[in-house]
Amino acid sequence: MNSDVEGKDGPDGAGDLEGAGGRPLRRDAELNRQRILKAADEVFTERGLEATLDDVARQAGVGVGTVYRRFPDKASLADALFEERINTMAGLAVQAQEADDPWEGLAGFMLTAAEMLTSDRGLRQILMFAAHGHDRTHYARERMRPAVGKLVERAQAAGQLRPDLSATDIPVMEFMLGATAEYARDVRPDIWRRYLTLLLDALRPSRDGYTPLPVAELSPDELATAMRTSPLKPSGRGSTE
Amino acid sequence: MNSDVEGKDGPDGAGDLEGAGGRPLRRDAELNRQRILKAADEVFTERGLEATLDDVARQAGVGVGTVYRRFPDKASLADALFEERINTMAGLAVQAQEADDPWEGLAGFMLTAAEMLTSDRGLRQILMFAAHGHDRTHYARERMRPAVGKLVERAQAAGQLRPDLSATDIPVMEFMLGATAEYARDVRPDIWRRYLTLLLDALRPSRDGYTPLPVAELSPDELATAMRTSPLKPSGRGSTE
Amino acid sequence: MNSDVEGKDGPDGAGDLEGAGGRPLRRDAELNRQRILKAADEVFTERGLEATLDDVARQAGVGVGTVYRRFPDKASLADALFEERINTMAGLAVQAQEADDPWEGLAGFMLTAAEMLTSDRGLRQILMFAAHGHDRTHYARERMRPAVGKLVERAQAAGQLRPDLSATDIPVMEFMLGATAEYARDVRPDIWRRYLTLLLDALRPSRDGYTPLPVAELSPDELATAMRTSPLKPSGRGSTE
Amino acid sequence: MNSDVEGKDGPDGAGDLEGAGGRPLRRDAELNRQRILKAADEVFTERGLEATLDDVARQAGVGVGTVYRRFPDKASLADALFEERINTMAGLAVQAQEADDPWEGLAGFMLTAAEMLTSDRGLRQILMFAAHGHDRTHYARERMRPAVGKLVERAQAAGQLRPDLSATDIPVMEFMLGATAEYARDVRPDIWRRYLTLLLDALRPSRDGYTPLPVAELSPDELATAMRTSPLKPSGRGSTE
DNA sequence: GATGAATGAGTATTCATTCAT
DNA sequence: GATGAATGAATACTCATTCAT
Repeated sequence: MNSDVEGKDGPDGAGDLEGAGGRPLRRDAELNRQRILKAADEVFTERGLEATLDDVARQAGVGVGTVYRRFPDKASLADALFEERINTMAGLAVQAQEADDPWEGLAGFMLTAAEMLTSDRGLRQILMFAAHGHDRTHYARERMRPAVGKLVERAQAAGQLRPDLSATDIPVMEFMLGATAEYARDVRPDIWRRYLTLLLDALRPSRDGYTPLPVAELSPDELATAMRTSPLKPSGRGSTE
Repeated sequence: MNSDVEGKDGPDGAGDLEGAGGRPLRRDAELNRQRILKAADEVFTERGLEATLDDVARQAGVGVGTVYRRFPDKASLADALFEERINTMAGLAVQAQEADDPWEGLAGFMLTAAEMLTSDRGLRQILMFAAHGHDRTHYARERMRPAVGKLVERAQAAGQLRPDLSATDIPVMEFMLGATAEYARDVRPDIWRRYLTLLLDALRPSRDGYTPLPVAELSPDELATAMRTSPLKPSGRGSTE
Repeated sequence: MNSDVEGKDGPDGAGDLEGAGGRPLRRDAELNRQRILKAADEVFTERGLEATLDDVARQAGVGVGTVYRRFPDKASLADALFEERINTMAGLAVQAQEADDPWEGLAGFMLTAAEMLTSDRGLRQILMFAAHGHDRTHYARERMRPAVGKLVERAQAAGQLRPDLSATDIPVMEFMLGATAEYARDVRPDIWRRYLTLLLDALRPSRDGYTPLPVAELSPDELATAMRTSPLKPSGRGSTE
Repeated sequence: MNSDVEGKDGPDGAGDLEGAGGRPLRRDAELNRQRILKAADEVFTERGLEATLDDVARQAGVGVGTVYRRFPDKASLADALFEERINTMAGLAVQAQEADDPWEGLAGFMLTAAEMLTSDRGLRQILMFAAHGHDRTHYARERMRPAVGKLVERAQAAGQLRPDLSATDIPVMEFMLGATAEYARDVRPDIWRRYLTLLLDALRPSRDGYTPLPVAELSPDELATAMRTSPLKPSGRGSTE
């Protein structure tokens, strides 16, 4: 599940943490970081974001203090997880470009991404709630964008995708599916597939023409800022607000 | 926004006093009830369901105890609000049946319903989170269902709607739009219109045929049970879980 | 009063540090634990179990959170106190076995136990109200039982105690004395001595024979379960019941 | 159960309320008073003193306000109930004087009184907790005392009762039984019978002589003041304290 | 007189975050 | 660096008592 994490660091294999000052984080420190991310993944996946950082720490086999040393606060941890997944998704988008059929590439990506998204409660909640706009997610988003953009353009060029669709529409639709999955999680966890199919039908080019889309797509920036208020601080425990 | 409140009293149009003796006392109590609902509406709309009942009480200008006298707990207050809106929506669905063009009836309803839904943060969150299955919402849901069912059937009979669509798909799609609106509330509160258009395109009958929908629609019961765990108690203060 | 606290750590006499590695950290934590127990003792003794955990915390000079870190809830704190005392009592019962005269052993134990019980309002209330059956008290009770049993048997074997008396009658009688002390605490805190004497007279074997006791004694299990509903939650704040 | 209430008013059949100013409480007012007492009896018997005054009012079929018009606060209501029972008990004590055998008279009274006491959770709790020293209970206590005194003296004169027993010991022993019944209510509600038997054995005169009772009996005044702090205000809701 | 609506201080408990060891 | 003990503000909900109608 985290297999793509390593790959994201890019050229320098030393890890992207503290790229500035130098010290690339001691071996065991980085190990702890991974341990925590893995634990957070497991705990959040099972119980959602409501899970306590103490729980995460326990699962990771470290003290809470250690978690705080690596991640300034709970939201940052969620963000880091989010970043990881976006990276994975970005990878999927890149891979999808290799599909022979452009439409299959796009549709396949949307399906795989949705499967990933909907199978992880924590991720769904992060998507739906978590505070973003943090710097750390920026890089990941930036990597995602062009890959998806290419999938879209390619399909449009091939006449397989309605031309008024924009690259930023894709993540929004993924979000819609994630929300639906969260909504129906106890009754019909897979009902989102129904709506993915529906949406894909809507994306098809049509001899009948298209209803003009009434508002412009989200700009990449807008997409990035879409969520601001985090339910991670619903009770405002730490903040003076 | 609260125009349908009166209607909830049921069959007798006598208003909100107990039909029986008509004791004068009820007057101020009902007034307060309205005041509380209004306050809850305002507070939830602005700050979401995280808002405290103390906040609601303050906004309403009454003591917390009074809020609790009218609504056994926070969820019930949310439910009451929800019920009100569903009633309004049910009314819209009934009205929409009178449209000359079946498709216009359905599409118009979806638009109006979405406008209502997306203009009220509290409602959106209730939709997305609130615990249901409570008795009070049952009547409202029941009234909604057949009206929407008729809109769907009529449009399908007229060959204006893909035949594999089910009545329960409508509220789910509304939910998707609501979630999207919540998601983008600070950036582009109206972006949901883009996706409504997309979805409506997907609903059109097509010479090209339809991709078979991969999973069955939600049954009315499933739809009603869709949300079980309420994030109204996200911190689990009262429950031992 | 807390002299037996050390004893509760069980078999290993090493003291209160985790027997394993002996991490230095534990030190202050255990210190605080003692501080809290002492504070609880004082506060409960003075104001009874109605006292708030906030009060206990204040008296201990720690935050409420700390109290909750050590004791999951109010009942547990009461239990811990209770356990301590039962341990002490168990010790007394063991000691009493060494008395030369079996009757003196039993009577002496009953006196000492009652003195201990009646001198501490918190303990009296715990006895009278606190929820038990918790694991922590089990060990203590188990240790108490056989010691008292031996006192009883020995006195009966010596013909100094009416033969129809059972070991479980002892704690019940102690409870009666505790209740009486609580009852008369402000008027005549020592009036219980009068009734202890009376009861002891009733326990004496008699040439006149005994009135058959009309109902069977409590079984050890029944004794342990005697109190189920704890007035620790008299207002039912946390429980839905 | 309340059949003795009427009898207690003594010479003037008008009722003892407002004996001073005159107005003996309007017929319906007195009716309400009785209704409330009956309701309190039922509710407290079943659920104990924790029951709400709202519950009592509902059971009585009146508004809370009415309850407060008749009884200044919750404690007063409990007291009134207590008074009633003491009156009944006083009646029992009077009746018991007519027994042919003096011992039977006393023992029978103790049994009947205990049965009454232990069959009513509310009464037990009032006995164990309720605030007394209120004026209203004084008369009842005064009436009780001589009747019990006579039972005791008669039995002592007949050589059937240990001579060092005092009249005030009787209610204390009753209290002990009541406390025991409360203690074991869920396990063995009748276990108190065992200890009543034991106590009665202790009261018997003995050829062996008696252990001198170590402290003097409670004086009637002390008995009356025995309980001062009421758990009726454990949470101090209304009081500023 | 009666009603029941309103009040709000009070309680147990949780958990993000800090900091001494 | 790591640990986990300490902190305390914050929350939902209750109920004795008052008072306008």
